[in-house]
Order: sequence, then structure tokens, then C-alpha cells
Amino acid sequence: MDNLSTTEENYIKAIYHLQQADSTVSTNDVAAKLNTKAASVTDMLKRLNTKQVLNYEKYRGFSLSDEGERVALGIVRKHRLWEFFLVEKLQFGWDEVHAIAEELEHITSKVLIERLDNFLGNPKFDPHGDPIPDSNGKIQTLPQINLVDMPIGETAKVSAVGSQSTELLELLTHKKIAIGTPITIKKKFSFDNSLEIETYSDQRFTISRELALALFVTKQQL
Amino acid sequence: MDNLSTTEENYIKAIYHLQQADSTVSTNDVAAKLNTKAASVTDMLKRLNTKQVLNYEKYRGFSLSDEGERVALGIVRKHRLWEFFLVEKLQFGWDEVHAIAEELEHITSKVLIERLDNFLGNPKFDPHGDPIPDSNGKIQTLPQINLVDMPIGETAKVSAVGSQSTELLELLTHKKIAIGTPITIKKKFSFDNSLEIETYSDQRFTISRELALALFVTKQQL
DNA sequence: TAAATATTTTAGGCAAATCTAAATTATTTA
DNA sequence: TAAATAATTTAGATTTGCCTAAAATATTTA
Ligand SMILES: [Mn+2]
Ligand SMILES: [Mn+2]
Ligand SMILES: [Mn+2]
Ligand SMILES: [Mn+2]
Repeated sequence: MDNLSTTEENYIKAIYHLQQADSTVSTNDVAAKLNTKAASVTDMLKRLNTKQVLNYEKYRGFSLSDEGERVALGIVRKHRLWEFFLVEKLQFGWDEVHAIAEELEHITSKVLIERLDNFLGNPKFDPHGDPIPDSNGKIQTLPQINLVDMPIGETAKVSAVGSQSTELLELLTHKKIAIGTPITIKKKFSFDNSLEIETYSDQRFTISRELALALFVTKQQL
Repeated sequence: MDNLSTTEENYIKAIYHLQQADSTVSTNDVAAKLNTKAASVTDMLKRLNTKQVLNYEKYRGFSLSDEGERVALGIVRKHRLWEFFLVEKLQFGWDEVHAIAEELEHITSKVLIERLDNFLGNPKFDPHGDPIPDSNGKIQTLPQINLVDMPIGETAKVSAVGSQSTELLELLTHKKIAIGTPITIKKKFSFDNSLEIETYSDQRFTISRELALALFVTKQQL
């Protein structure tokens, strides 16, 4: 059920992520995500169907098989563990690691990834707050909500970011907000939908709606 | 001068290593090293010639261009740094790392390898004792000799091994010999060409000619 | 040096992954 | 519901990397 090419793995992962966001995924969705053409996607869908990782009926749609999902989770696991390594051990910024992890996720050694996991202390979340599947493909999901949906007076910890852009990282670094930072909503201004928040006892300031939309929080401990 | 495929990189590295061992390299040599066929090698030689990494004239021979050598040293650098990482940080045995490094050496990020180098403490030699080229492609060569060529009474440190087999590793582990271990030649037996050696003050024993041939030593400090 | 042998290259073909353009099928809209 | 539009698939090419068999060239040997 293995011996998949890097290209096939990238398709499987793309379909997995698209399915997470919206259970019905189209040929065009995949083409857009992978910067390729619909005709190329159709070719690949037929191959993935033959390889049993996809259930595909032409013109009717497709979805990952159980085996396909297992494969996808394995790639996601590798991607996120490598991202964690790059940020924690090699001092990369979270905005720099995605492209590198996109290559590292295809290194095939099974034992390598298990040892890397141990070396890193078996992290449960990557630098963007996304959960790292365990070796069985189990994902520890956090009950997280968008910061704009949190009621006034409540406190929760930043658990994930909705974007990996350099611009967001720059802003968060400047405001000393990171994954794990506790945030309390102090006030909401309806004029521009900005929010007044408190991070530590002495840190109280206003953030834009755009920024709040890019932050997810949870009351669970990370 | 970049955008080389993994396959092209593997050919360049193979030609580099073959040139190190013997300055004239044949099509068949490359085919043997890469487990492929002479006709495939010829195809690739033409492509590498077009890409300026190889000087090639049909039926007359070929050799890496300066640019080709630069590329080769970059791949060797990545290969050996990753091997060092696998052994030092992830507790792999030296006999397990080659295949994994064979994949990792093709990860493209320039900054990744520089940060990895720093993270590892800028090692000069890989787990097999082979020198790691610096970021400019400079190699720190040690004046090393084969253990069988060392005179009686002299002491030197193990600097490299001539094989990466599990069998050799098992034997060296059992005899407590590693890269850096000082060895003194005590006696040579002409009957079977075995050698009596001393490692630490209280460790004195005989090794076979086969084992001695697999060990290289240097008087310089590692 | 001429024949035998070995090496290298060419010819022709195949599979993976991609593309554009055209055809087919599904969905929307009037 | 029929036409228009959108989505998907097919047809036919291209590039990379590889193969086998045959041809060309180089080297060795008698
Ligand atoms: Mn990828
Ligand atoms: Mn991530
Ligand atoms: Mn390789
Ligand atoms: Mn090595």
C-alpha cells in the first residue's frame, strides 16, 4: 500500500486538506491547490483510484479511501514534526518552515520519523498550532474558537494561527503574542470591530478585527 | 547553474566519488555505481554536458566541470551533515544512516543546511570519518594511512573506516574501537598477517588483517 | 596490423507527470 | 425544459528517466 511517488503524496495530502475544509472536493479545487491543470488532476485521480487510495467515479466525484486517509495522516505527521524541528532546533521563523517541510515530508524512512518524534519530545502541536498526528494517525483535536467569537471577560490561550504569513508573524512578534499566550477580551468596539485585549497583567491594547480573525484560542491547556 | 533533479544530482555525486578513486571514469563505472545501464548513463552524460556541469566528448571520455565539482561538494556536504545529525542526535548506528542521507542530501534549502551545520557544532568529519566540506566546498583532508601500513610501536588515532557494513560496526563496537580511538601497533604476525594492537593501557589484543584493512588512522588530532 | 573483444552510443520504446485544445457531461438559468 | 455555461474528461504532445537491441568506435590480442 506504499511506494507512492512524491507527486502522488502531494495530491493525497492536498485532497485530505480540502476534504477537511469542505467534504466535497472538486477536480478544480485540487488543480487550484496544486497550481496545476484540471486535466492533470483527472490523470492523477485515475492513478490514485487504481492504487486504492481514492474512491473515484468519473464525473461523479471522489474521496480518499481509508488507506488514502492513513497515508495522508502519515504525510501530515512528517510535515508538522519537521516544522517543529526547524523552529525549535534550528531557530527558523514559522513563516519560513512550510516550503522546507514540503520537501522533508517525503523522506521515506519510518524509523527516522519515530526517532525524530522522540528527539523533539513527542510534541502534540506544530509551530502554527496545528495538531501532529501520532504514529497511528490519531489527531488530538482542541476545542478551539476564533478570537472574534470569544465573549467579553473570558480568558483563553492562543492555540493556532489562521495564516502563516511573514506579515502576521511580524505583527504577533511585535505585540508579544505567540502560541500559548493567554488572552482576555476586555472590550469590543462596534465602530471598526476592533477588540481591546489583555495578554499579561500589564499588557493591554487594541487589535484589529483582521488580526483577531487570524487567531484561534482554547481554554484547554496546550 | 542549479535546478538539477535528484537523479542528475545522484549522477554528479557518483561521478565525483569515482573521480576521487581513479581520475579516469568510464560510462560503465557510472552504470555499475548507480545500478543502471550504460545506455542510460550516456543519455544523462549528454544532458549534464548541456547543463555545463560535465565536460563530455563522445567516445573520448568525460569529467566534472568546475561547476559540476562545486555541485558535487554541496551534495556531499549535505549528505555527511545529515549523517552526523542522524548518529549524534537521533542515535542511529553508522550502518543505518547512509540510505536515509541519500534522500536528505537532495533537500534544496541553502539556509537549512547552514543552520543544521551550526546546530551540530560545525563538525569536520562524518560518523564514518569522512571529511565534511565547508560551505565553500573546502575539504579538510587528514594525512591518514591504512592501519596495516603503520610501523610497529607507533600510535595513531582511528580516523575513518573503509566500510559501513553492519558487520564491521558490530565487531568494532565489541572491541570498543571507534573514530578517535588511539591505537598502537605492538606486533605483526606474518603467518596470517594479524596484528597485535593496544587501544587503552589495559586493552591489548589481536586483530585480523581484514579488520586492519578496514581501519584508517592519523597522527593529527581529529 | 588485422581480427576479436570490449566499450560506448544510437535507435526505438515505455511510464510518469505535465500541458493545451477539444469533446463530453453536469449544472444553471431563462 | 431547452439553451447556455461550467466542470470534467479525453486526445494528443512533451520532457525526464529508464530500458533492450543493434550499431559504431576503441582497445586488446594474436
Ligand atoms: Mn510536499
Ligand atoms: Mn504547520
Ligand atoms: Mn541521493
Ligand atoms: Mn559517510
